[in-house]
Amino acid sequence: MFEAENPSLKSVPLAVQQKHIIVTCNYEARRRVTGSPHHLHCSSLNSLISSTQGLRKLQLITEARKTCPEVVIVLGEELTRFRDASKLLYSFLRAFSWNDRAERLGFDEVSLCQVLRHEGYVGLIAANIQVWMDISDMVDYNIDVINRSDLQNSFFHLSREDPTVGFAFNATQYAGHTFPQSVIGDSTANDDSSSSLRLRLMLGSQLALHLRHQLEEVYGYTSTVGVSTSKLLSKLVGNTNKPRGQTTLIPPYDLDNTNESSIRAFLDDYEIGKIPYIGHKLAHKMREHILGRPARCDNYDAGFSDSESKELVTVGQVRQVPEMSVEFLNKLLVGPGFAHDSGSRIFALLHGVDDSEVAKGRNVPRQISIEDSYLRLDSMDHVVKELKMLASRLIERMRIDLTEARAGDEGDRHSKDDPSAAVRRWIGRPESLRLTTRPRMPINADGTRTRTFKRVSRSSPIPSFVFSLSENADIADRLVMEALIPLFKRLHPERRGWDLSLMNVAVTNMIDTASESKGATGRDIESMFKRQNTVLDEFRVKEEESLISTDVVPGGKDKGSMLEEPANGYYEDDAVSDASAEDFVYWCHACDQRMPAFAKVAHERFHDMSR
DNA sequence: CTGTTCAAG
DNA sequence: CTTTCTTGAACAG
Repeated sequence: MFEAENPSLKSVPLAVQQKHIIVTCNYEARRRVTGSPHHLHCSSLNSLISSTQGLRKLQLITEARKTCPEVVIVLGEELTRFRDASKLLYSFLRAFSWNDRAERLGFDEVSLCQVLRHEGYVGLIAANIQVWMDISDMVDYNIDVINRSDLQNSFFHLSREDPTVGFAFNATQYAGHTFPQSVIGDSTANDDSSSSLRLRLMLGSQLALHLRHQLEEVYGYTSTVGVSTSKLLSKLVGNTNKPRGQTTLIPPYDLDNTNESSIRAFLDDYEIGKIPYIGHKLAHKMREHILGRPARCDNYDAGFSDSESKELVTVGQVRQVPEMSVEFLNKLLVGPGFAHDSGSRIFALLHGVDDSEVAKGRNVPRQISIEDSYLRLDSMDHVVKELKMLASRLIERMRIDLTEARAGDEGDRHSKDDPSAAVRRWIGRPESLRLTTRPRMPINADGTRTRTFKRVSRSSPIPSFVFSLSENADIADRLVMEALIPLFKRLHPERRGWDLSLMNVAVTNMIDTASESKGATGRDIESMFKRQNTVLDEFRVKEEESLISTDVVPGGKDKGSMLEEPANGYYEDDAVSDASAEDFVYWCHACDQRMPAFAKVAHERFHDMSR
């Protein structure tokens, strides 16, 4: 992102700092090797790695400066710019999709990834975000309409409606790199399914190249892409030509154990922990079992053991253990937190099989959380102060990510992007509030402290005043007093003796109010309309209640109460918490009815239906 | 629905 | 001070 804003930075080693560590860095910084040769002789695994590989993620700043004194360090505590850049790129890519299968993975990274399905997927990678895209339908369509007698001069259609939208390309070759580098079994594998897959992948790679060009032309972001038939394969193959390159995994894809499969060859040399969905817990269990019993040097960090030590365990090794079977893995991979189907899932992954779907794009996130870590947090005063900070930032995030400028009044440019403007409507409503802490362990007998990263949390229904669009600080303070402190006391009833290394406050259990309105079927609309009068009464009652007790009220559990489904919530500023001012905020001029704002969309739909 | 664990970046 | 700040999915009870 910094590079995109200032291209000259690409040649200087750049790192982003959060607290006392490097949280991410650019390729230049990762490439840098230290000039002092004695580092290479150092016996410490740690400094050996850092001296041979340049900067890493999660490296201490002190160590980073040692390995690369000329590194430019920028502060990265403020994540809004990253989020903005991420959102921009994501929505740009998503707009190309026909089926809206565009899944975002992370946003603070320097690479992105996309997918095509065998009868299925393609992949792509860019800057700042990782995204998978299922472009099967686009590939299908273009294969249907392609002119097979003149493949060199093909045209890729980016729109089904407008045949002029698209780009010219050569459908007889892959764009970018391939893996393996040269085509295997060129003459042998000319059977129908293999050659049709070849063509599909070629189209996928050409689309990927087009998207990468666009990303660079329009936003100045370089990108890296992997093209294959699943999320697993496209992501892995995308890593092979790392900065600013794209790679397509080419057939034969034979998954049956016979034959040479480029998938098998590609997968078998991977360290087990580098396979997506195999994190340090699963990797550890498998290493343990194939290395005989002991798993040394583990320290639950895949980053260490995979590099050069003898602990390197590959996919091939695991796959070839004699007892290998789904049942075997199911027995091996049990424990709290492991999915019930871990065994079969991992078995499939080891064989290059991943049938998980690319998730549909979302307009609202599932949850929003804000957290901060502390060297020392052991007094109630301090906790309250920090909770206010967190709550305020959370409210800000909610307004950015869960509201949009209200349609209709386009004239007011100011309110368009101002998240605190009164003229906004909520497109998502969280129903729960959660407070998480990470208590520091008490001091051991020998003076050391056993490090733990265990978190504990408590949650409660969210008070409705957080949806008011009045002054942020007011709402934040109230949220702390009426909801967060009670949660805190549930977590830590003792008034003293604790010391927290982290606090996180989150809104969860998100209701997507925008697509919720679409969910209502036509037949239901009329009954909804008939029900309106009773609903309106409830609305008034509930609002009065909410004025009196807005704190953690377990009473609001009755299903069907209006507070639970203000689906299409239009909220005038303060309309919720100050219901007395204006009980009915929408006035339908067609039938001269007044109603609460959240009823507006459904009501309009009612009129649409009867036309 | 609540609280925890794993995974990813 | 070998861990920052998130998000999403899944499980048990």
